[in-house]
Amino acid sequence: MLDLKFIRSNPELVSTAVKNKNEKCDISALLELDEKKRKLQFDFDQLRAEQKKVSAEIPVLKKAKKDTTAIMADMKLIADKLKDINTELTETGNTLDALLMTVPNIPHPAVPLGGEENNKFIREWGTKKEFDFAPLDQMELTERNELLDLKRAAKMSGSGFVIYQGKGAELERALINFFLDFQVRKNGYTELWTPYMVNRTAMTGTGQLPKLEDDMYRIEEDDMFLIPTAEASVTNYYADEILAAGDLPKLFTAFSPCFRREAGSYGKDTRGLQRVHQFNKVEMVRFVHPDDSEAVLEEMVNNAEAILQALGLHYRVVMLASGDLSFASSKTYDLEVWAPGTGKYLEVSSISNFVDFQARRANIRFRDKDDKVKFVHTLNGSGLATPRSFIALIETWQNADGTITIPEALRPYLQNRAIL
RNA sequence: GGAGAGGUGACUGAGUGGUCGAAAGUGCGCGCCUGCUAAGCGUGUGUGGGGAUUAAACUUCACCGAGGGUUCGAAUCCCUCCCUCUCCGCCA
Repeated sequence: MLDLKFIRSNPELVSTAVKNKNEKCDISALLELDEKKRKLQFDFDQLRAEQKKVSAEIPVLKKAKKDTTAIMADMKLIADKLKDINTELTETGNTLDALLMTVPNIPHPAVPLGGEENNKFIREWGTKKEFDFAPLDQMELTERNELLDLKRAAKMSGSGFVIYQGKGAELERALINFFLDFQVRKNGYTELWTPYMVNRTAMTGTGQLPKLEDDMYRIEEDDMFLIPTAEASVTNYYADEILAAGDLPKLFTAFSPCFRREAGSYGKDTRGLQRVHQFNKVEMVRFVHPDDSEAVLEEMVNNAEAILQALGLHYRVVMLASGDLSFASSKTYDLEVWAPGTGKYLEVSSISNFVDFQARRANIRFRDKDDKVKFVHTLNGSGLATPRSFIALIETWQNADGTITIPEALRPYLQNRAIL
């Protein structure tokens, strides 16, 4: 969330940001509530101070054998009044908090305005692969090599679920292991295995809630959510903690399946592995000093790029426009990998700087060198998500006979085979 | 699921209705002493909100797992929930 004091002194700036992000929330209503709350708080404090003062005198008077019935009767009135004020104060505070939770993060000044069409091309690596035969797409390749069974997955779970089988399962497992090893051995992250279900507080901390409640799978009975990304469990690792000055930065990587209802996106790029309800992803998360987050974002993009390069996959880097940014992000780069059979660039990684937005919500702080307690900056990004990496890989490395060559980097994970 | 114990500051741990934001110890900061490290002595050391201020000093309120309640007054009593530990049961 944003700092209430910041909103107070920059209401126009915040309102503009809300609009640029295509979000809806009433900043002036929020500020009115804020003022109301402060007024109530002031009244409460005054009255409460008096109550405390008199209450402290009562035992003294009693000890001196003075009659306190009159004073106690007066105090009863004050106590009642305090209760009333407190009720209103609590209600106002709750409403204010709820409203504050719907205010999105402010896009970084470098972020282009507008929707997806205004995403900014940053750079690309490699070129679109040329074939001397007509390349097949993921559907044909997975079918020919019997890598997936979508029909049977649908039987038990519905559309949008996947069964990897045989060599497909091996490839999926190899990718996950390769990604994890890469993050740990080459990029310097510490590996975590975290819960795949988290509670409401955690989901609010990272900013999935309240906005994305309908996009997540919820376990009603326990009010838990299946994580749509490991970000939810990894970022909450330090929730409600104050880290020591020397603790930063912290770099974590975690594998997790990701569960997304994808409500409202039916029929949109849903072929095969393109958009599924459950997929595998290796996530990178960093907790850093506020001074470092801008540079670290670039580093993390490089971390993810290095993996695509190792797999010999052509990709481009784009910076998301304000309207395409997620609720909590201030700046996001997407990595889009080229899938030659499908003929499209597919998003395989989204890397974001949340600055202090998540840290405020999840209450993640550190003690700076000046001894002041401050919010850390959090960043995260996929490194990488498997389904589209899988598509790009098999489409890029396919052979004329329909087989798939395994890129060098991945061979140690597949018994050093050259062909899948 | 059943029975019991417990959740206090960075940590250990006291505190069962009144001046407790909270003893003591550890750790950490600063100073002194001691001419290595150590030990010793002194002193300081929570977070957040409001008010005031150029700023600090200042002042006030909240916070002892969370939320309610009783009371003039709650870390302390009552209720609900959450979490941890031990034992039993059940399932894998």
